[in-house]
Amino acid sequence: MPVVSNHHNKKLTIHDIAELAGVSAGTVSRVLNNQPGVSVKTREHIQAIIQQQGYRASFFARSLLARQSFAIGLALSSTASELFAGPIVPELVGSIGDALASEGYTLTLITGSHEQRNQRLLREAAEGKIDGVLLPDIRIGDDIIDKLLEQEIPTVIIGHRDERKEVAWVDCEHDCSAAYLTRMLIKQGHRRIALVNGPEEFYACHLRLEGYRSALQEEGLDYNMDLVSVGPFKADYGYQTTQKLLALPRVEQPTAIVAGSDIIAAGCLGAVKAANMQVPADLAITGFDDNILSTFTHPPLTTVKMPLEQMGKVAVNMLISLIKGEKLEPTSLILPCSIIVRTSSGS
Amino acid sequence: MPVVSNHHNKKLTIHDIAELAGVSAGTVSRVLNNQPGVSVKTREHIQAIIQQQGYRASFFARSLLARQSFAIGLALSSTASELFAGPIVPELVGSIGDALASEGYTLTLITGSHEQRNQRLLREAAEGKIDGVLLPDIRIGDDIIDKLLEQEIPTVIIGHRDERKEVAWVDCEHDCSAAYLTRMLIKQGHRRIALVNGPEEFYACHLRLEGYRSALQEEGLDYNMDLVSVGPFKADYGYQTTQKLLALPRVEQPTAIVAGSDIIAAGCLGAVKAANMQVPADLAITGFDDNILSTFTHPPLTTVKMPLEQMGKVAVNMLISLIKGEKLEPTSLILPCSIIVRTSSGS
DNA sequence: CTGAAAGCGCTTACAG
DNA sequence: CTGAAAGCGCTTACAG
Repeated sequence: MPVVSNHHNKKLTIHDIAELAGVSAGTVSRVLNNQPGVSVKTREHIQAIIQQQGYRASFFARSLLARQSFAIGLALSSTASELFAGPIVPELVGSIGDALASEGYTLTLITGSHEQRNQRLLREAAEGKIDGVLLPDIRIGDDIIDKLLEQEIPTVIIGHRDERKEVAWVDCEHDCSAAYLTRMLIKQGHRRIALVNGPEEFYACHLRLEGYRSALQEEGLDYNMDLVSVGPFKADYGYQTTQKLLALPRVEQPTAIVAGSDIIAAGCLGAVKAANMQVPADLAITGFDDNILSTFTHPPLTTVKMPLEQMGKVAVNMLISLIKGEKLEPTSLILPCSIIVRTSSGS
Repeated sequence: MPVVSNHHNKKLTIHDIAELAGVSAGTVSRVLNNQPGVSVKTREHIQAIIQQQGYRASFFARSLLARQSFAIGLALSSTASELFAGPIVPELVGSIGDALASEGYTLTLITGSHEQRNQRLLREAAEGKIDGVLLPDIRIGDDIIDKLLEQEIPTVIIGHRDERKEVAWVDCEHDCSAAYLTRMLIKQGHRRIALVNGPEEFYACHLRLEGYRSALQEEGLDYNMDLVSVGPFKADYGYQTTQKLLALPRVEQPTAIVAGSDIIAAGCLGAVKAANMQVPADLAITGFDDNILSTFTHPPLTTVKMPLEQMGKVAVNMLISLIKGEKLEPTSLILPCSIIVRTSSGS
């Protein structure tokens, strides 16, 4: 017969409470879970003891029975901090954290290189450590989605789109926003507008290109490949690309630039200044992201603010529905961005 | 006799594997944990089946026995995203996530208002969901530290200091950095240097004030309270404070400003520009944080880069030692910052 | 080298 | 209304 003696240990168990209250563990459990079938007197007595002892039921023991972790994984490849330089990740994570907490879920951050991150994600899901996955950092061709789908792990993608009906995602109007900016510039009289776009591996950049093209077409302007470039979300790239554009023969030079991000736009700004030209008089520039720096550049950047907070909330709601086994309808959502007009775009 | 039939269910258990392999669960467990006492042949047979079935031991069942979660909580009050506007949180979280992952630990993000965050932290610890806590967001007088101490939950503070020997923390040289900047300005000939400091509730800001004062004293300059102010990490505050400073009688006006952050410094910059004065010719300015925006202001900001990545790593190592019950020696660490000299500070 | 059994800390039918 | 017992999916002495 094993000697049970928990009296001097720190971690209390339900049996310790039961013993202190002079009842069975089952009764304590019912009180713990606010279940009926316990007399008011017993309930209050047990509650007092729980309170006094500061007892909390072991999460793991509960999860073992519930077969749920009430945790969701947020995957971020370490290059994400670079990618999302600026307020994007903090804002998104904050919103997701709040939404999750209010539903009683916990946020597990899964970071690492692309490979590591995918491996960890799959493992944590297989071990039952996470009930679902949020993917705010997907690039075109990433096979993690297929693997997650295959294992039937509830997943919601943020800021990326997928053709398949069974893939849930929430994104914002990259295309409309880029089209809006382009159209705005055209209406101001610009005829040669360059697009200094972000990396090809982001769907968002494709959409921005699409928006740019559709605005040109709408307004009867030709699409000129020489005015479109693709590169990283870095100031250097913006700087160098702008230098190249300014080296074109006068008649081919753009009079406006739609940049793929505020950081890129800040680089463009620097190149214009270095060429002793003025923004927006000689070259109008727009950014993307509403990065904190966009208010501090000279001139301040006209830019696009994505509805990050809302995207986070919506993604969480979708994911929790999925986890609960509810049918998602619709399986995807596109939210509007805000255009923030400052002086860099001229008037 | 209960009918055990897991054949058509998704989640495999160790018993399913045992049955498939024609062995007992104990033997499968030994293989799973790379324990000796299993013949090579049996081991390989079982491994093949585990592989083929894609079986993973339930994390919760294991944790229940191990009495460890292998997760640590990172507490962030939602105002943190505001506070750490810029690269601080992402960089710190990235570094912490990587360090943790390489030790086999998982990162749980605990967000919410100050109250909520503290409550959640204590609860998750009491439930055994987290083995330790990382606090990168502590203000002076926060009682969460005492509560964590009381519950004997392993804790490491980042970017804040505590007098008590039993509290573990890692911070950087806020004082030395502020002193360095102040001294540098004095050596350039400045005699009236203002300190536009951050909020009082941050220990870091106290330290920066101390550094500023000690540099003045060292160089034989008087400390003038009228040149020192305290306020939020916001551009507006920098702007307005600078306006006030510029409204002082000519002989009392500062010729240099040490700002509490890059955002504040950017505001100062704006006010100087609005007064039709030049930086650094009329007023030299320094920032703090090496925020991305510091390269894009005009002129670019001289600033201080904190060793965030290293701080994150060190904090993780300390915490894991604490969790393992090792004696921490020393219990605190102060790492050096880098001074990044750009043009805003003059020469 | 292998298996049967007890136990981790809970919850939940099932009796009474 | 309450308790005894079985079970969640593992691990770990203890036998053999």
